[in-house]
Amino acid sequence: MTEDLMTIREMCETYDVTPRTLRFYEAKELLFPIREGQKRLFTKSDRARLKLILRGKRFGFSLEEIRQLLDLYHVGDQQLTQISRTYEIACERLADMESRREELTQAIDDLKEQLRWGEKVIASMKQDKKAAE
Amino acid sequence: MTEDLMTIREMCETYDVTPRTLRFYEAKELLFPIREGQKRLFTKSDRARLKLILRGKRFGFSLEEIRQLLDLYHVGDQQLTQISRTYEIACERLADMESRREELTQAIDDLKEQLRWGEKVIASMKQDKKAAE
DNA sequence: CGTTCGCATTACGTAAACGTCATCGACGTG
DNA sequence: CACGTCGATGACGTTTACGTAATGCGAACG
Repeated sequence: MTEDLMTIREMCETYDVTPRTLRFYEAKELLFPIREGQKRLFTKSDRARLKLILRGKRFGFSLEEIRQLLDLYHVGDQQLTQISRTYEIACERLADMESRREELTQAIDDLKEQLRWGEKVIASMKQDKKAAE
Repeated sequence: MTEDLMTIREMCETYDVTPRTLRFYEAKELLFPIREGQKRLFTKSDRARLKLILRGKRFGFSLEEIRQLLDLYHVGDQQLTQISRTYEIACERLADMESRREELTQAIDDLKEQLRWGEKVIASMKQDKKAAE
């Protein structure tokens, strides 16, 4: 059983990252593995966070931006003003992500069209080649 | 009239980048402004490329990756094998972009749900505050 | 005609996100 | 117990994507 705790090596293999990366994320306060003596033990929460980190990275979010987003997920017992502020940040990020997705959709459509054009070119070149034989 | 040519300054204002950035992109062979004496003059093509560069960046593509994508758009008269290879690369990129969009959609949904939860918390805290007065 | 402006080049600086290397303590094991 | 493996720490290196001077040059302006 996974016993809900994983060593750094297990984490690396599971999520395809290096130990250095995990230690780096801890230093940047993105992960909070518990310590058994010296060693780190990563909890379920850490794994959830890591998944979000890796996902965020693929959209070009910086680690600092990701950290702010992650803070939304732990919340705890803060002040109303604090929570409200966090809420606002999250709303902005959401708007950001939605506009990014639209752009991405646009880019995908552009590229698709370009590819259809490329297919034509390739087809006609093959034709020419055949004709030349 | 724009005369189809823009100075570096005009480019900067239009696309909200610094001169340094434009020169850097030229050095990296992402842009190819023509020269009038010393000065750079950016063509319509440069502007189209710049738009694609800026868009690509927001999705975490590196400048090098973007350069490869841009090469697809100039094509010219190369060999069939070359074009086919380029075509393959573009297909991979497309698949990549589409999977990114799916992930992004997932992330957006997650965040939305989180926000709905946040709204509840805030609402109940306001309630508590009122009750305490 | 000197000076300011815009742009150029050259060169060094920087922040982010790790990689790499050296060294060290804790364990298991043949 | 010598040895190898795993993990920790610290320090320095690296790549990407520009920023920031320092310096120079040609045109325009007062």
